[in-house]
Formats: sequence, C-alpha cells, structure tokens
Amino acid sequence: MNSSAVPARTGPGRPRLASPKRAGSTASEEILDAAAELFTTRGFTATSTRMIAEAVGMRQASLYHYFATKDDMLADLLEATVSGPLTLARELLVAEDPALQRLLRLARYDVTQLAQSRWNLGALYLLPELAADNFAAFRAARDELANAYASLAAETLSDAGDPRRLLPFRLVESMIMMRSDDQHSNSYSAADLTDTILGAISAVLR
Amino acid sequence: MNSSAVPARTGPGRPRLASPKRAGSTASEEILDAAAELFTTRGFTATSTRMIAEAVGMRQASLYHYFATKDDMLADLLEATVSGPLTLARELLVAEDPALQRLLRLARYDVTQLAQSRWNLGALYLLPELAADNFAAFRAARDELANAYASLAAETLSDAGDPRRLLPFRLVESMIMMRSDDQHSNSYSAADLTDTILGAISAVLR
DNA sequence: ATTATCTATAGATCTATAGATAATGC
DNA sequence: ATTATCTATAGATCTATAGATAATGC
Repeated sequence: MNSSAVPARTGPGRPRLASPKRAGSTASEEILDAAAELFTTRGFTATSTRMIAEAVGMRQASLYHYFATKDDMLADLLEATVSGPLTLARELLVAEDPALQRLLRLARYDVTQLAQSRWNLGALYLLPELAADNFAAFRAARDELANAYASLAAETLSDAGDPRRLLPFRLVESMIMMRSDDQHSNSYSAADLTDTILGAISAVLR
Repeated sequence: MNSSAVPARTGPGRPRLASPKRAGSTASEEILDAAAELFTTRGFTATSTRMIAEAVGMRQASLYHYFATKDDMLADLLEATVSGPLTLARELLVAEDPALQRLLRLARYDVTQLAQSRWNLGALYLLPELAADNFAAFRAARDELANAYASLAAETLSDAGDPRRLLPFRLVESMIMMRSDDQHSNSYSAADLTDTILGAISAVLR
C-alpha cells in the first residue's frame, strides 16, 4: 500500500502528482481502463475528460499527450472489442470444417469475451454518437463481423436468403444486454449463459 | 405551406415566434417528438435542451414550462415504450391459453411496436445514464416485463430453472439492434423479421 | 386572472491548446 | 534533447431560474 504522492513508475518526463491507480502497464492503458469504466457506468458524453484524468491520477490536460480527442479513446476501446472476433472470423470463413461447427466456434469465442471482458463495452455499440467519422473503422469492423456470422449461418440453411441467418449475431449480442441488466440473469454463471446462447443458435438454424 | 412566423395553434398564452414544426397535438407531444428524434440520432447527453427547443420551434427556456428537467423528457419517452407491452403482459400472465401461445402473443405485440415506432427508443435502454433515480419507474417496468417473459417461457419448459427462459425477451429486443444497424437487415421487411423472431422463440423453447 | 410563451442571465461546466517544468538519456 | 507531465486559460457551451409579455377567458 503506497500512499505517498511519489509515482511508482519511473522514466523520463515530469513525475505525476498522484501515484498510479489503474490497471495497465503504460499510460495509454491506464487511461483506456479508466475511460472504459466511466463510459460504461456513467455514459460517454456524460463522462468528462477531467473525470477520466482524475480516475487515472493525472491532470486533465495530460490525457492529450496520448489521445488527440475524447472520441479517440472510445474508438480505441471499441476497436479492441471487435479485433479479436474479426480475426477469428476471417480464418473461419476460409476453413474446411462444417459451417455450423465454424459458426459455433466463432460464437463461443465472441460470447465468452463479451461475458468476461473487464468492462461491458458492448453496451456502447448502440450509441448514436458512433455515427461520427471518428468511428468509421469500428463500424466497418463490426459490419464485417456481422457479415461473417450471416455467411456462416447461411451456409447451414438450405435457402441462403433465409432471414434466420441474421439471428446468430443477435443471439451473441444478447450477452451484452444480459450483462447490462443482470438483475435476473445473475442467477446463472457466464458459462451457463454461453452454453444457452450456443444451444439457441443451433436450435434456431435447425 | 405556412411560412409566416404566425403560429397556427391558437389559445391562451403568448404566441410562439415560429410556426409548429412537429408531430403532436399538444406542446408536450411536440417536445417529446423532437426529443425522441434527437436522443436517438445524436445521443441523450449530446443533445442540448437548446437543440430540442429549436427542433420544436420554441425558445429553450419554454421547455421548462412542461418538463422540470431534461431527464424527465427521457423518462416519459421510455415509460411510454414499456407501458403497452407491460399492460398486455399482466393480462396474459393470468389468462388461460397455453403458455407458448400467450408468450408469442406478447412477443408479437412487443416486436411490432419496436419495429414500427416512430423512433427507435429501444436503442436507449442500455444507456448508463438510466441508473439515475429519475428512471427508477422505467427500470421497474422493464424489469417486470422481462419477468413476465421469463415466467411464460418457464411454463413451457419442463425445468423452470432452465436458463433458456431468458432468451425470448432477448430475442424480442434483438429487433432494436437490427433496427439500429439496419445496413443488412434492411433487405427484410419488418413483418419478415417479426415472424423470424417469433419462430426463433418457438425453436429455442422446443 | 390564467396561461404559454419570451428575454436575459447566473453559475457551472467542458474540450482542447499554449507554454512551463522536471524527469531521464545521450 | 527528449519526454511526460504540469499550470493556466480561452472560448464555447449547457441547464435551469427569474421575471416580463402577449395572448385568451371570465
């Protein structure tokens, strides 16, 4: 327990006034961890850069050494949530196993990450603020991911235009809503809910 | 096309500078219509009371004749989205028909409303801002609705603790995500998507 | 007299920039 | 010299309140 004002981290640059308070081995990571908590618990626009800085233990202006705008922090956080699933999806799209098997592998990876990530960043996917240019890369990535789900699902259906091909992606995302609400769902473990969602994907495409 | 500054509506009170621009037969309704559009397209905190007033054609301060706070506008909008489904759910919980039939009736009503309402207010259900006291009534209503879905679904399952009982509510809500994203889903009509969701509910509980 | 609006504004923000300062590293 | 921080602040908001004004209704 280091309660002095002396920062633990050493290296070039003027020292911080406060000691580190955040997960992360670099200043950028500390900032993103604080931003993720505040964005998911108080809202994006409702979180000021001052609050983020305070949660990190630095001054508000110092954030701008790492991020040009507040939007950039959110963009980085969101892109990190889709990059893993998207990489896996690209691999699975060209793999040889049966489509349902590939779809379920992708879904399991994705749902598990949504359930276990440190902050429920998926809750920010519906923000109208994401229509801004700053988030175009994220939107494109999430789109590509949705399309990968739809392609894999379509392969399991006799009619490729069957609208059920849209459901697996939505069932995966339902983990976000369950986690947001978790008043009732908290009687189930993340593993149970994951299996339930995977079972539902199979049942729906059958 | 009345381009003069003379307001169309007549009655007591100082006239507005601008003529009416909004759906709604009362000032409160005009304000809520403008707020709903702006909250869903730009975000709640990112929408200022000035923008709302401008969209209505009145001055910012005049909003406060009808709503004590900006939060109250959102609370009213959200409560309106759950009151219909909740009323139906209460009736169906004590009705005599088979549980699956009652569940599907509720789901159809709810999904149809989510698909066809003038603004996609469901996209605001995940806002962290809703944790505030102002929204307690909405949260309670949505909770009760989620519980009604879970009860009806549990009746159709041999094991009442089966986690699948959580899925119908989430499948219904997936209409919100589809509508938000609708890049791909817009190749399907609302009616097709509604039927697809109802089919998925049946398939998942089978 | 009552109502619905208006004008004006207090007080509290908020984001981003400019420029100083205190470390390390060469 | 380079880097990471700091202090200070400009300029632009934003919400909510106070009090004036212009209608209708009695």
